[in-house]
Amino acid sequence: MSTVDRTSPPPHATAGLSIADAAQAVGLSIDTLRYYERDGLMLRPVPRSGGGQRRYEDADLRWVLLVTRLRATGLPIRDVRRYAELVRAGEGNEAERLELLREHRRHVLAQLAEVTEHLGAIDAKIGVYEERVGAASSAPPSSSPSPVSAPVSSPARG
Amino acid sequence: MSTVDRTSPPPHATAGLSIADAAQAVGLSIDTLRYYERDGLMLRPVPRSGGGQRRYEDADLRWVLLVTRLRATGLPIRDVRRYAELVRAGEGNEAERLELLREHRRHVLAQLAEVTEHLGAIDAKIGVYEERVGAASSAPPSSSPSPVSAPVSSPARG
DNA sequence: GCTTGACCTGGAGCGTGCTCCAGGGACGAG
DNA sequence: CTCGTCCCTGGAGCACGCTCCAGGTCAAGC
Repeated sequence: MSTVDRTSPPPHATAGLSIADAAQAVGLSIDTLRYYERDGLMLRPVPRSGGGQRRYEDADLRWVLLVTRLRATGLPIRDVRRYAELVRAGEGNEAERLELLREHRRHVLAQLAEVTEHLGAIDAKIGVYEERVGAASSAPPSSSPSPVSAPVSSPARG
Repeated sequence: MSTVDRTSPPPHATAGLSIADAAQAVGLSIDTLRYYERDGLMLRPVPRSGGGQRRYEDADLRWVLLVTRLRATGLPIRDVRRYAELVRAGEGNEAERLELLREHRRHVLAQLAEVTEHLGAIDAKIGVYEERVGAASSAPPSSSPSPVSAPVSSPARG
């Protein structure tokens, strides 16, 4: 990020964001942005200034944002790379891209369901402690988003 | 696991499960069970046979199941250990245990919300591809559990 | 033109959570 | 008692996803 705090990019024809500004914009570290590029996660080499410094353009930023969504939902780096390769390869492999995304979607949904179920059990435990402790110290009596009441066999006095 | 496939444990007074049977029962690997014990995640040293082999009893198995729930929802090993320490310390620190669980619950809920939001965006992308490809190859038109429609700025033609 | 802060590359390092291995003892059916 | 398994310990190794570093270049305000 340039030292001078320019909240908005230069008013004239913008040549793209520096890596620091891009990092700020997408919520990743500078190192991570470089790492993604090195590791083949980008759609194209990020454009450079005359002197070789990165200048992220809108398309690059939008792509990085998609990558962060995929990563944030647990898609491994290698699969993101695979997806990037497909997109890079151009039209004709849409079915393959679709299948990759659908597969990921299945995983995410399964993960959400599993976590929600476990959370239900943990909530039950919280309920027990709330009753045992008199304190309503913070937070209202717990209840999960979808309380998926699982058989909560109380675990060994814990 | 004993070689002889005994689907149910010996009918007589059971002295606890071997580590292989315990692993099977809780869905973890043998190595992971040993690792958990070494790393201080257990409530007590797992009971041993005369010759020093582990014999998991009900209390141990129930505790391991709680640990798996905490791990499956993303609680780091170090925090599970902290929780185990509290329980081991005995009565009097229930408020602290409660706070630990509540804190974890907050994290899990935040995580669920974030993942769900990102999934909404990914779903939108899937929708685009489904339209672009003629194929309804598998799965009905996508839609998330809570479709939390986030502003889906389409990312750089991907 | 100088200075100062930002950026570059290649490569090493690290935290997390297991997973594997060698060398040796325990168990139980026959 | 003897096999064939299973289990033990201590410690090394590994996959993943960054994160940090050194040594050097670039950029822009004065």
